[in-house]
Amino acid sequence: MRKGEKTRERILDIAETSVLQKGFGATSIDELIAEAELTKSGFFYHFSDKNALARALLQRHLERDDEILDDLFRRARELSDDPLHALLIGLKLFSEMLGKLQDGHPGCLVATYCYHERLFDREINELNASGVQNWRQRFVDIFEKIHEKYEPQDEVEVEALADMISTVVEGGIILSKVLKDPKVLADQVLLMRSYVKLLYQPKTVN
Amino acid sequence: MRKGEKTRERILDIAETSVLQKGFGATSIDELIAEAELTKSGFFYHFSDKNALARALLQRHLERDDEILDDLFRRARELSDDPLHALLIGLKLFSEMLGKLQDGHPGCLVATYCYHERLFDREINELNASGVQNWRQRFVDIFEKIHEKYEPQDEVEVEALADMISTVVEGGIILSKVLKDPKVLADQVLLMRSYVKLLYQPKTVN
DNA sequence: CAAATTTCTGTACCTAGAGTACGGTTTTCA
DNA sequence: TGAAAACCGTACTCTAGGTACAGAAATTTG
Repeated sequence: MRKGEKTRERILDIAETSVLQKGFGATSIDELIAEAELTKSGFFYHFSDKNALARALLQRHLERDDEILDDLFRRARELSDDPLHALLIGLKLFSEMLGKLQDGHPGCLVATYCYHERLFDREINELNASGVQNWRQRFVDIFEKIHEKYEPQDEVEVEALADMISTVVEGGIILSKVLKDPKVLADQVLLMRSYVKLLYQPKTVN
Repeated sequence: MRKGEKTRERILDIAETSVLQKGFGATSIDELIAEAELTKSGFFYHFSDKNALARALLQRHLERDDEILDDLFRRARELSDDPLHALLIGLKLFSEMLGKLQDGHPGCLVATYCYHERLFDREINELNASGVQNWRQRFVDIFEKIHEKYEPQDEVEVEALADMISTVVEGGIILSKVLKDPKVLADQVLLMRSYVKLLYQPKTVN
């Protein structure tokens, strides 16, 4: 039972890299099993078909992503009781983490899958949407706590504000990947942070 | 010479839709020629191979995109001589345009191609990067003019600021597509606009 | 209108990869 | 040690990318 898990993870690792670099349609099973040193029968023992692989890939990706964000913003809350300051610290930590990635961010499966929607069944597309809604809820919770203490300098919906973090990360990953410059992504998160700062900063005398 | 162009455009139209919905690897030539009512020989008369199709697709996409942005911000400049106000108007127009798209934004080839990099030759990847740098230059020009008249409320690099527009659009497209909600993209552009507003707003008494 | 050019069609063929089926073998673990 | 888990080998089907080439039909141009 344990060895099977190991092989399964190895396949998923190789598949994730390939999918992020070539797209799902161009990721061949033959190539995966060659790199995983496995036979085709071995592959189909773990995944009934390519769709099952896609589902497992996304599930694992969303779980890991959740863990990273949990950990990050938990650490941020430990550094400040104030919800606004905690978010600002969290975004700073996030930016630093992204900037430190050698070879840049490998990419996000949610983004790839959204550009493959006609390839997957409804279940996978719904899983993908639930991932985005999960991000939204996470940040809505944070912004609602901030709104209890601070008044925004502009009319904004909390949901749009929450989505902006996901937006900036997804968009930043794309720009960083295309330009082959990890700094772009880190800078974009800092700009998002700058917006949050200005938005909740009390008006001051010039 | 004119009929060939028409067929070529028809192929590109069908291919673009397919690539944005299923990815490049899963877009089959057989399917394209079936929908375009053409034979395989006819396809290869226009494109030497799939890579040539990819290149033509991206070229056309970038040209069209450029025209749309040229037109949009030209109209915005006609409505205000002030560079800041012109940008704010342009972003408003942009948001409205994106919100009006029935069925939502079809997607951006730059984003898709970035998640297919290993599939394409260097030329295509460089073309993709030049597209992003083109956007950067466009908005850097705008922000530099703004900086001549206004002082930002936070330390920001013009390049990062310029990139933020592309970032928000690319990220917004993804969230909108995944959630099947065109409003998300329009709202994200408005939030970007809100940031620009706050960033250059002179400090006022509370 | 006729010639030249462009724009395709038809056929035949090669190769790789997705996926199925299934019997057998080895490895792992309780 | 024995059952279950984790594979291997083989053989086959089908779809798709891509090549090659001969020629037909449509279109444009002189």
